[in-house]
Amino acid sequence: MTTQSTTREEPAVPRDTFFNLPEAKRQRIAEVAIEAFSRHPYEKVSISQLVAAAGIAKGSFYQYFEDKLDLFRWLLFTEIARRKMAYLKEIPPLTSGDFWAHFELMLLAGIRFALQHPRLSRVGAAAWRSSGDAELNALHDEFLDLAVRNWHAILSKAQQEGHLRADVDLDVATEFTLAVMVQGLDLAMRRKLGVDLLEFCSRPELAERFPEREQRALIRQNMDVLRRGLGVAKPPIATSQRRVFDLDALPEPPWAHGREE
Amino acid sequence: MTTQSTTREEPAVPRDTFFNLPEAKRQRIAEVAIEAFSRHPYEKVSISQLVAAAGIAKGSFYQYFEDKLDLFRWLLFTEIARRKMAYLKEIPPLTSGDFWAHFELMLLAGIRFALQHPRLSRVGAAAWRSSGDAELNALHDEFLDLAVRNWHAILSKAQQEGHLRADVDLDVATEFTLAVMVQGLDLAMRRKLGVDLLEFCSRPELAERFPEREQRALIRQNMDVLRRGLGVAKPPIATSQRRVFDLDALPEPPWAHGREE
DNA sequence: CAGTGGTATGACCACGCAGTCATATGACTA
DNA sequence: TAGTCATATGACTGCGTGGTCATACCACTG
Repeated sequence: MTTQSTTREEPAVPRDTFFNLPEAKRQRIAEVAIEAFSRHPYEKVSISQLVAAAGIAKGSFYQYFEDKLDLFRWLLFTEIARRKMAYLKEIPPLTSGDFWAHFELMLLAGIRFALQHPRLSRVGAAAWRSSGDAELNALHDEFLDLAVRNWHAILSKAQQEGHLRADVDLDVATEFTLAVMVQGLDLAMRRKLGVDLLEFCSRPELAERFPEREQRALIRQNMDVLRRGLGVAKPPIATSQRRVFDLDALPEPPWAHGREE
Repeated sequence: MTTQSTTREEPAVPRDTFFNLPEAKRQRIAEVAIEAFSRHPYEKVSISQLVAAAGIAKGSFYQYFEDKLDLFRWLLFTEIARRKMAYLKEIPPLTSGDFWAHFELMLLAGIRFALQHPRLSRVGAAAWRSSGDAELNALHDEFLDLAVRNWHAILSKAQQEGHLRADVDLDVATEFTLAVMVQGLDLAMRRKLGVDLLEFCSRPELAERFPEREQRALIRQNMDVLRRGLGVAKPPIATSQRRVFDLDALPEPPWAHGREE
């Protein structure tokens, strides 16, 4: 009830005691939490089970975090977002060339991240889907608005630079593409892997059923539709020219050895 | 535990005792359940509260239903799907004319249904989003597969009849359009109404913020993108010709007086 | 050595839950 | 009237939960 985290109120809400913890212990808690939230939906993760798995006392948990949402928010925005951003930042920014090819690249990297880090992705997925707990939903709203605003800005720039038809409404285009990225690819993963994400996360060997060649084909097909639907009508760029940057040049981040840390 | 519903095993799983109930009582239970499931996510709906609200004894509930999922499945597939189907069936089938205009019409009717029956829609939304309970997720999978198969069939026919580009993969097209219908419109509703669906359901007066004129514009814009992206390249049909059937001719189903029954 | 303050602990509490079951009800039959 | 049977009831059990708090611990200071 009583908030006594005096310093660092803004970005990460866990109490100072948590950040004073030895690195190993903090990491163990994070690991257990990621495992829990990737295996069960937010509502079903119980603090009692969590502290038991982490090997800390119930009371200690409440000395580190306000409550479950506090832990989850930290996990989501600090731990997971940080790692994914680090991953995606390896993609060089779009300077010249085809906006849509760059888009394609980002999506491919996103899929690659999801397949290499299914647990992180699963936890992150909770931020995309509205669900259950009212307070969690506030976090979801916050997250969604952020995603929409960011993507809107990117598309706005693309439109100004002539990559996007001038006669499409930017809001509509934003929602349209976001939907394809989030829901469309989810459905495709479902079709390719035959299971939903949660199931997939506990059986990462399934990833081999979705080789990168097929990922590329899938993305390409979706992008072609988007390009025709949203892009300006100009002669399609030859495939050889389209690949501005080869994804295979993207180095594995240090924390990603094999499949998941 | 023990399943003793001997007859009617297939479509509706509630026990015979439930169907032997006087119509009024059964309706009251359905009403209370719809209210509950529209206001709270599946996991948060407790049988204890439900029976209290319905004015029946806890034991009676278990004489009617196997468990919460049993009730929910009946609600979803029998009550809600039936009502929505009845609503959409008023749209004449596509005989001739533009496939995309017909698609547009269906979407518009879908939005109209959602705005007129927010509670039903909210309950139905639970079937679209995977969430929480493992058994509920099985139902979700079932529902999603059904939707995908149905829509795939529709698009397949459209492709054969030349409404769809021959070079788009039907699976991709299915996922693409479904994503736009489900997620894209959800994001748009969010933008238009400023709240998520759950919040919206408890404040139906918000519907006035989203007049039908804007609905039409929104659908039209999304359809234009789809048409360009997926449709065959032929000269756009004049707007006057496009409207094969006027949605305003769609009669209100008897159970829909004003906003919700 | 004693004292101090931040941290760790887990027994403990009150709660709401799903599901049970002995008993009550009441309509219908013989 | 007595008997039968489908249905109605709600007190009850057992459980896991979120959260608390008195106590224990321990590194450090004086």
